[in-house]
Amino acid sequence: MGVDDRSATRERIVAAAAGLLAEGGREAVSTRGVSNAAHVQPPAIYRIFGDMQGLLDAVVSYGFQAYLDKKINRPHAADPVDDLREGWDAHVGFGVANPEFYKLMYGQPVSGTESEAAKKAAEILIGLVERVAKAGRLAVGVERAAQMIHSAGCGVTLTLIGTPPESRDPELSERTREAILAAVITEGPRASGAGRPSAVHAVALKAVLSEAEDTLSPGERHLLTEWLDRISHSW
Amino acid sequence: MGVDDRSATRERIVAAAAGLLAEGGREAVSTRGVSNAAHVQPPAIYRIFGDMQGLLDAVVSYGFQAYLDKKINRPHAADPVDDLREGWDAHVGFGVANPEFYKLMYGQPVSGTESEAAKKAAEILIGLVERVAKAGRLAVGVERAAQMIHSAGCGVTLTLIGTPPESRDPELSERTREAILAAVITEGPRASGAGRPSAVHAVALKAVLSEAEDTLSPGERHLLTEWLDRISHSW
DNA sequence: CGAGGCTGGTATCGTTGATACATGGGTGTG
DNA sequence: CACACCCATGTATCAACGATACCAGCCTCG
Repeated sequence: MGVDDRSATRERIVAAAAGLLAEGGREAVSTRGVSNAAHVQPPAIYRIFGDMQGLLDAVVSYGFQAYLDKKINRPHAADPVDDLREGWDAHVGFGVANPEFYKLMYGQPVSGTESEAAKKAAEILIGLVERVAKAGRLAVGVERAAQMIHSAGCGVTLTLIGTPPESRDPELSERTREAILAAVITEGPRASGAGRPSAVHAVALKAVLSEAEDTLSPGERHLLTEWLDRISHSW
Repeated sequence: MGVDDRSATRERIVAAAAGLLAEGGREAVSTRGVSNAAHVQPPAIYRIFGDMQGLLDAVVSYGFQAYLDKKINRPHAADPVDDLREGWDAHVGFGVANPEFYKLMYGQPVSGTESEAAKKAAEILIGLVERVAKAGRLAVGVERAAQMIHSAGCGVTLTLIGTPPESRDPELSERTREAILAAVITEGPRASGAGRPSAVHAVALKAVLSEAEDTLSPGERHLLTEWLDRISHSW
């Protein structure tokens, strides 16, 4: 009962804070404002969330949840690159639709600190990129490709948020997305138009290396990984 | 005397606030902190800057000034695309070196609002892109290209700021930069590997259209501009 | 049935952004 | 030369903020 009550209170506080954030931005989320909106006492916030930052983290996760669920439960498309495209579009779409949440998540990076929601999103992106790598169509390392995609997508989203809707370039997101994908993805395993074949295969091999658990010892795999990284990074 | 005094006081306040910002982040810039550091009274801040946001804007401009000066006074390279590269690197370099200033400038976009410093930076970028367009090497419209470059550069910078220095991908910036440039720039006026030739020429023509002031009437130029946009956007 | 700890509410602390009010020095006029 | 006016500066203070100490009630367990 106590636990249930607590989690219900927590839910009510987060929902109230999320409402204030969406409506009035970061500065509207104050201890007084939240306690009034959620019909709780100011100290309750600190008991449940530790401090203001804890509440904000929870709010971001809350607002991001629906988006994450959609991303996670989406069935894989035939082409893993299309999955990546859909992931990009979903990301940008969420940011534009929920600018205050987005600015809170990605607008104030603190070196080495990442909100739980951002971590989950990053993991999903890594997963999508890994599927492309396993198909042998990634021209650079998984981590690097994911960071390039995330950086560009994040920048596009913030730019769109900062532009009045009527002034937005409707193709900015798509163009930038394709620019990054073109640099990161090759036509096919054999088509070596972009990316050296050795790099492509090294990346692909690394992505599926975990399947070789019973073939190589941990030490061997570690060394092999280093070599593959060196090959793929050489391009 | 009074004016001089005032501007000197203003300078001292901004410098003190900039020091606090660089050292302790946004939250370190409080009216008390600034007045103590600058040896002025709290109300002086409001008399000079209107409110806290006014002070922060001034601080951002102040911190951005050295960077802007460098960018403006740099001699043009032989290849306008290289100018663009240098501009990108300077932008990212500034952000990584001054993360708190950068987050204040680009991390909290408000639709339709842009700080003076950001406006100046955007103008410089437009200028650089226009030079590329005049050389007939731009595959998309000037505004779109500038927005793509700015978005990606902004995202990369924020990503780097959020990553501990030892974990940063040293090539993230360069790779992303080249990915965007490859999508936006063609090899040469005739090399149509990327971008339809018609689009390339339409963009180049639009960039130099102001030179045709005495050849076309304002109305004619307006209509022609619309057509050129349609052609270049069609790709 | 009583003691102990946990939950929740009240009151309050120090600090923040912002402002009203008084004070003092410089200017212009008689 | 003296007086009055005016503007810039300094003092004191306000409401709201994040955060916390403290007390009262409840449930649990002995």
